[in-house]
Amino acid sequence: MKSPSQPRDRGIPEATVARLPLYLRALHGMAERGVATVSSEDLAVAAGVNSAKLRKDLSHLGSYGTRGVGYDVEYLVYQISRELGLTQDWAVAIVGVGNLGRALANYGGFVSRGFRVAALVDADPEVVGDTIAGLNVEHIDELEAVIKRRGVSIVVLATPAAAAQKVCDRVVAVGVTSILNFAPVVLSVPDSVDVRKVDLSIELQILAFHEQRKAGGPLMAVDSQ
Amino acid sequence: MKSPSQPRDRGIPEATVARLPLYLRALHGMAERGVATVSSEDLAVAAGVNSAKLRKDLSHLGSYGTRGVGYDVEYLVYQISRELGLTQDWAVAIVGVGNLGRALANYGGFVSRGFRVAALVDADPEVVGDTIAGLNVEHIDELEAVIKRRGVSIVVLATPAAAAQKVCDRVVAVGVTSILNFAPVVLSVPDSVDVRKVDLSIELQILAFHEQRKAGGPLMAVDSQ
DNA sequence: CTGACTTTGTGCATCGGTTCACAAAGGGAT
DNA sequence: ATCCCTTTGTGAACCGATGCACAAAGTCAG
Repeated sequence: MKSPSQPRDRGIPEATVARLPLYLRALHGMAERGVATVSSEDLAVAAGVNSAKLRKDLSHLGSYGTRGVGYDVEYLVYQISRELGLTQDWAVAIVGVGNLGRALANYGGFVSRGFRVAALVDADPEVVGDTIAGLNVEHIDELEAVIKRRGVSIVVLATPAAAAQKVCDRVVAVGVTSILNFAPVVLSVPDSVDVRKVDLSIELQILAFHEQRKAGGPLMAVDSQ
Repeated sequence: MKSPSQPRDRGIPEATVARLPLYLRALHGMAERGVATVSSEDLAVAAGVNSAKLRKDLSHLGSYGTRGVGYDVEYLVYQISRELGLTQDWAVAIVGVGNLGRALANYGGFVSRGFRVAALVDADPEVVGDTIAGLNVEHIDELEAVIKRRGVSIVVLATPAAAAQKVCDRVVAVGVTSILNFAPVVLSVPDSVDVRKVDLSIELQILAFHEQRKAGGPLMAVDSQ
């Protein structure tokens, strides 16, 4: 009828991809606590989503559940890890070793799952040569060489805003196609390159918007003229 | 038919709210460069969005453009700032002064627009009493007192995962309703509380997913049958 | 004052994502 | 082996967001 374990759509919705790491984290926690099997309902609660959504998400990977029972935790961890590409090892370079870059270099959460900080790069002669998180900080002139030598495939940009686009262009030129950008600028890149953006200030502004509504909402409707 | 400057929907789509800070940043750049007026097309390019989307977003705030001309930069900055609640000053507390908390405390982008880091709190006696970014680090036991005394309305959680929920419960209990969470856990809060989540590890995992597709994509499509 | 030109604001079709609700599938008890 | 109970996987309705395309509204030149 149908092949048992290979419905591989190869077209997983973006929204689903964004939630898989969430499920994975919840599953890791369960595995550590010795849970062998979990229902969509329980896993959904642990991940903070609706259970129907969870089932639909997982169904995009294949039919890995057992009706009447649930999902095997170990097996699901493996399948999601594989789908996300975490069964291989990713070399990450962090460019910009200011406060944020330093924090990222020391952040345990990176290393924990398939990611390895393989290089630190900065332009400031003051920090070049320093050892941070066990890594030597290299000079920005060496950027291309370092990326090639270490097999870096993901670059984290933690530079000042003014420098980000230039660094971005250079890493794209040597073939990097995945960038995590912390600099508050809109990077322009070819379509083939993925950029994900994390902007702390934007998150705060969104919170402020809602906070304002809660606080003075109905009162403040004082439109001047 | 319609009042000239009060289409205030008081129901701005979430997706729009998330983009307003982006427009605001682009507009600030333009204002600095002395640009007086900007078309939706130009602003859209600067913000990296579609111009129709930009116009629809702005139309939710009111009719602030002039047909045939565009938008007045200064005026639009003011309107967006007001809508986002940035015309007032927000006191932010950072709980957890590890690598990340420290980086956040020193991060200029916070202060730049209406946000003021008003308190740093940690549990580690080693760092309590230290001065970071000009602020004294206070003990976690003082959490509630500090929040009240300093009028904190937004809390940034940069604690270890294990401590996040407990701290969260405490700040919610003293009336905080806006939380920016960096800890890799799903916080459980009442509906009235807004939580935004930033998870660096999740961003990397999403990148890895796409990177894997690009790399082995066409090859790995070994769908049976 | 008129007419050509520019740019906004929005109706409408479309799309992706969410949620409900249920039939199909499997386990376990008797 | 049969029946009941649990839980998955998914069809279908719904909902919000996106983007096209254009009429309405305004500017500016002559």
